[in-house]
Amino acid sequence: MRVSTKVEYGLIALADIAIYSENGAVVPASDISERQSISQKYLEQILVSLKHAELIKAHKGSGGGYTLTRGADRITVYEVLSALDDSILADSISGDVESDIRDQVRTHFWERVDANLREFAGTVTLKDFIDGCKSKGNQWDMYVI
Amino acid sequence: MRVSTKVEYGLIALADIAIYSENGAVVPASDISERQSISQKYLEQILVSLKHAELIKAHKGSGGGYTLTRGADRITVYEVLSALDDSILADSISGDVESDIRDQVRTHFWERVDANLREFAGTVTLKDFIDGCKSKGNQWDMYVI
DNA sequence: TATAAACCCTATTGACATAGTAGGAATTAT
DNA sequence: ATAATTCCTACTATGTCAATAGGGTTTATA
Repeated sequence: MRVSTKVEYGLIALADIAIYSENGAVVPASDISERQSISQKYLEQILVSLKHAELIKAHKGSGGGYTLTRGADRITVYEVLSALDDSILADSISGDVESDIRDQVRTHFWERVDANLREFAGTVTLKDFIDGCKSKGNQWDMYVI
Repeated sequence: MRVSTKVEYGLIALADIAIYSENGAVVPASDISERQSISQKYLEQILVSLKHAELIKAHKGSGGGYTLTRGADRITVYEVLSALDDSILADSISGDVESDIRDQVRTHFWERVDANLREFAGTVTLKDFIDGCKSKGNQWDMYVI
């Protein structure tokens, strides 16, 4: 079991945007790419997905970039997972029911795993990460002008 | 995010062994393979892993097979995950700390995901699956002689 | 209007893990 | 002895993920 780097990069990018847009600025992908050492082209794809999920808003053209659509305390990890990761539930419908045990393990197990993940991930927000950074003694004012 | 078929097959195989050994019999891999439509050779590899994790006991030689080392109510999904799946925690140590946000997302996120998974999976046992099958109205006596 | 800066879309590649195949060695009941 | 079974190792094919690449579209600004 493994969570894709897409999700990790997505969380990092969102946190970056949250922090560097606190003063009302828009945050271009190139800045995130440099600061977080993520391939810019790859990052762009991820940002498009996050935009489709309406977690960020894109500002096109020169001087453009991204901003959050809501406060960081109202963006949950679950939403990020949904936007960037193929859900666990995707497969659970497919496949013939060949044996009762097989069916039971499938539905029973997946349903509970998904419900658990949903509940857990829904309680963690972007703000948790940001607060975590700040409490480590970093001063973002150094970077945010 | 996806759970490997190894884990699914492992759970199915364990449930199968639990049910078909209720009368004291040992359950050979070939039987499980046929009943559950799992490639026998692949299944054998999985069973070896489950044996190393001491969830099942192997009885070699003619007339041999597998039995559980404990009651189905004392084998948790977490143990099966540990035995068959590379843990989420495996990667969390590796990788340079390049930015504070990156580090925060990594540690904060992984730790909580793992703790949550551990807690959840530790509460689900093999017995839950088996009870689920039985309550669906199946009569295992039909098969267990 | 020209230009540059940015977002956006699609296709392709390389690396790697998973799922499965294969052959045979070791063990044991009958 | 023989047949049934577990156990060990190596190999292969397939698919997904991460990343690369190129170019199209939009927009602020001079």
